[in-house]
Amino acid sequence: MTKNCNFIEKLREVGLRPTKQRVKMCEVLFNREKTFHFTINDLVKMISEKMSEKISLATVYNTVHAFEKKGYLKEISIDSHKSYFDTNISAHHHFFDEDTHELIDCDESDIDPVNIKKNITGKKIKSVEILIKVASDNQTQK
Amino acid sequence: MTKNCNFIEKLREVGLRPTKQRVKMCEVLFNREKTFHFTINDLVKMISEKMSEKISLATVYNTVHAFEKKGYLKEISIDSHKSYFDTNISAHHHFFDEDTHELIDCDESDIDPVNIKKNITGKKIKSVEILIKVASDNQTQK
DNA sequence: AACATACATTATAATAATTCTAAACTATTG
DNA sequence: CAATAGTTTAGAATTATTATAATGTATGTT
Repeated sequence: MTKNCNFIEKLREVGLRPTKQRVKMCEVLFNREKTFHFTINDLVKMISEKMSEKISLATVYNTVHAFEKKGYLKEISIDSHKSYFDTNISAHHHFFDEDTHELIDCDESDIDPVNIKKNITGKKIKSVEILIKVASDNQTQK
Repeated sequence: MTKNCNFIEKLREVGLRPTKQRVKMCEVLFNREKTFHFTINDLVKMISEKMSEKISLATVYNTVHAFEKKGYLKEISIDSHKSYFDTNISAHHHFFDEDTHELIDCDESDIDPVNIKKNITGKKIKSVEILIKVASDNQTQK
């Protein structure tokens, strides 16, 4: 697998040693065409399925957060009960399907740029995020 | 206090019995000019200060969620660690000050309406929320 | 290749936020 | 004012996350 070399490089860039747990994590996270949204729990399950050995929760938390800090993952907050992470780190917005609890990326072309006319004195805008909650018609709003 | 009568009515509308704990909660929540943002913890503290008797955490959680369900409060998700609630239940957006952890309402006039060109088949848009994170210039992005 | 060392992993304990439970209490209705 | 249906409460249970400390491992040096 030439892919693994990329992952090892990536880990090095981030300042993490390429251990087998971390390389496996990278495979799950970054070895895909499409953007990938997940919770820590999802991730632990997926890694466990892909690996004969066990991976500890703590390792997953630590490594995910290390990636987040360095900008390889983005956290998306939908409600107070769930942290979603996103492998698409460009500035973009989301749909959240309340029926399936699925997160869907918006393309840049899906939403016109937001025009903010107010600013807080002495403060800089760090990010602008739009979350569009959707549900099937018969569903009541949360 | 004529105000308390309103709160008793309000509680009745929501289908809750107007007990003294709940009336006190209403005073803290709704007896103000300006929008009010709070976490459950903030709220418990504020109520305790206003009341000689203790109020239990469980009661605050239950009542806040009852109000939320009925649309008298709105939950705002900033990060996975904190639930903020908002007494301003109209559709509106927020600034979040990463330095002070303060939530600030946007007026309707502060942000142009969002134009969404994509839609998810079979799904209806339930809400559109913009969160603008700000911090002082020397602060690094979270 | 073996070593030393710094960094990782792990299971488990600790913490924090929230929800559940069951017993005691209270507003409401008749 | 008594019966009852709904409330409050303290504390236990649960869940997500973080910290800890002992053990294990990747890495650069030799």
